[in-house]
Amino acid sequence: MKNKTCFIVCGATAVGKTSYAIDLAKKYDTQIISADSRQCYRELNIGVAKPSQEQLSSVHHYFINSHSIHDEVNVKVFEEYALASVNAIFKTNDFAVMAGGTGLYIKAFSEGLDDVPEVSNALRKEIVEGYKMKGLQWLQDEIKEKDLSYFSSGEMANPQRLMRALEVKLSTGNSILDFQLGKKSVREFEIKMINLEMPRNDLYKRINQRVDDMILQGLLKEAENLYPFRHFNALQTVGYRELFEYIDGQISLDKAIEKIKKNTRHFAKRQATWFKTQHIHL
RNA sequence: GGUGCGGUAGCUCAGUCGGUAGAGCAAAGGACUGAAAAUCCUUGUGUCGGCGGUUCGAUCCCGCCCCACACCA
Repeated sequence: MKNKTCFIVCGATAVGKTSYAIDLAKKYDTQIISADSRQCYRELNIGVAKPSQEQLSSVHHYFINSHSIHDEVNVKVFEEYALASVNAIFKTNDFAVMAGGTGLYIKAFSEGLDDVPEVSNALRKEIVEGYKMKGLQWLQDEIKEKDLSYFSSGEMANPQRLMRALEVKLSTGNSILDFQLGKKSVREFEIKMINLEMPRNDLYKRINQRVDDMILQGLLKEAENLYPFRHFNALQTVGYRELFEYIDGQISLDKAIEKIKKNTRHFAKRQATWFKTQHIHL
C-alpha cells in the first residue's frame, strides 16, 4: 500500500478545475501542481485563464508563472518538474493535488514516457526549416526514404509527428517506433483521477462568456505586447493567434473574437475526448 | 405599382442541357509519447420558397403567389 496520494483534477477548459482543485488542496492543507502547458508562462496572463492573485496566494501552485516564453518547455520538462514538485510536497504532506487540462502532460506525469535520446536543437531547427521551405511532400519523401516502418504507420499527413520521427531517425539511426514501447512507469505514490465533466451546451456558454470577459480585461493589449514573439511555440495559443491575425489586418476584431470562441470550443472538445477514455486509475 | 436579380444543408454558395443534389465554413465523432491551447483523421437527406401546369418523371421548363435585394415610378 502506497502511503502518499496525488489527486489529479482534469477536464476541459472552463469546467471549473481551478476552484475545484483549490478547495481540494485546502481540505488536505496541501499544494497544487498545475498541468497546463500555457499557464506556466509568466508572460501569458489573461488569455490562459490563470488562477487569480488571491487564489495563487491562498494555495501555492507549482508550474504557474514558473517559466518564460523564451524557455524551452515540453512534456519531458514538465514530467521532471512535476515529479520534483510532488516529491517536495510529499516531504511534509501525504496528499498532493494536480490540476490541468493538458492530457499529454498528465499522462507523462502518471505513467512516464518511453526513453528517447535527446535530439540536438540544430537538427530540429534544420528539419523545421526544411518543412517550412519544402512542405509536407518533402517530409513524407524523407520519411519514406529513411524510416519505412514509420512511413507505413499512418500519420503521413501530420507534419509535427513526421518531423519528430525524422529527427529521431536522423539523430539515432533508429525509428522512433523502436523507442516507443509503451512501457508504463510505476510511481511511488497513489494516483486518483477526478475528471470534471459538464453538458456540452453549458460548457460552450461558459466558454463564450469567458472569452468576452477576457476581451474586457484587456486581452487585445496583452496580445499586442506579445506580437513580436508570435512565432514562438508558446504563442501558438488560442486567444492570441486570432488576435495576431487581427493585428496583421487579416480579419476584423469581431471576427477574431468569434474565432477565439470557436477554437476554444474545439479545444475543449479535444480535451473531453482525451479525458473520457484515458487515465481512469480509480 | 413596374422592371431586374435572387430564394438549394445551421451559414455562404455551386449544380442538375428534366432522371430527387455537392463544396467551403459551422457542427459532430476520433487519434494523440519532447510544439499538445499543438498537430492530424473521419462524418454531408436537405418539403432544392409555396401552389398548380406540362411530362413516364420537375429542384431544373411554364403560370400564379409569397419573401429578400436593387433600380424605375
